[in-house]
Amino acid sequence: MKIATWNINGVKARLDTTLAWLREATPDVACLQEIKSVDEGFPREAFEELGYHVETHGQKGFNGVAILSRTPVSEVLRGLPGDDSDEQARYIEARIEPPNETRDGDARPLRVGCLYLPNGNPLGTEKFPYKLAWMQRLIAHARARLADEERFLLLGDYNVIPQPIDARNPQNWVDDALFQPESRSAFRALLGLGFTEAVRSVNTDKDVYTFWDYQAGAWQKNNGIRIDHVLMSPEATDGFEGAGIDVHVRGWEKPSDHVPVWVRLAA
DNA sequence: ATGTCAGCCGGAGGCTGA
Repeated sequence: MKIATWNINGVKARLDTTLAWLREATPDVACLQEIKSVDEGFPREAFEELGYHVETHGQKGFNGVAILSRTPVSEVLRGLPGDDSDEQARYIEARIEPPNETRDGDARPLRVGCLYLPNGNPLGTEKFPYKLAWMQRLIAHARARLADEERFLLLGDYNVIPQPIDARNPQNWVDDALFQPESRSAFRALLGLGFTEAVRSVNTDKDVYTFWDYQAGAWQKNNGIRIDHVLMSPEATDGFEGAGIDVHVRGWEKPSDHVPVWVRLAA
């Protein structure tokens, strides 16, 4: 099965683009970030017409995440545990039912965590400590999930450039929250819990990016960064069949500044 | 590292967040 993540930068502004990509890429599960919509305003019927079950965790104006799944989902979790006072809609998780053809077989549960990690800019404001605290909550939650020894994917817009190779011009990012040593260290700590990062496990090339700024001709110059990631638990990695980035989508009309990233797992 | 975009409020365009 194919599971994808995409920061669409607004579901209303990006509805046609998102639907076109779903028709082309036909993921079984799609995790969306920055829907920028409340749950009641999410155009769920448009996705249901394509055969998806829809779960959202939205808020007004900013942030917001959603999971689309061809099969039913259960055990939906909205919000990252660990801070009841956090009002930003940045995490949704669900258990994905196996496809029909394996439902009577030995398919193990698949759980998917869809995240929109705080950007953290500008440095020197409360935004950066919020990012780091959020990452610590994510690490705590991921540790608990890994202890369940299930197939588990943690995917989304991490707003972290893991390594210098993940930016066309790393020197441009040294004063940015996405490339701070603390951000990179927390991402490494998350990986170190036992995850495999899907794209780098199959592609160690340079110039592998998932985001190009709208400004300054970043796309035309391929001045990109790699900040959207798919992390796989050991049990998910056992069935890992491949990963990719739908770079061409950045060249479409009315693009998001991010592009989809996907993995394929044995059903 | 700015040649932009989305959404809010409110009814134009400035502000915020990215």
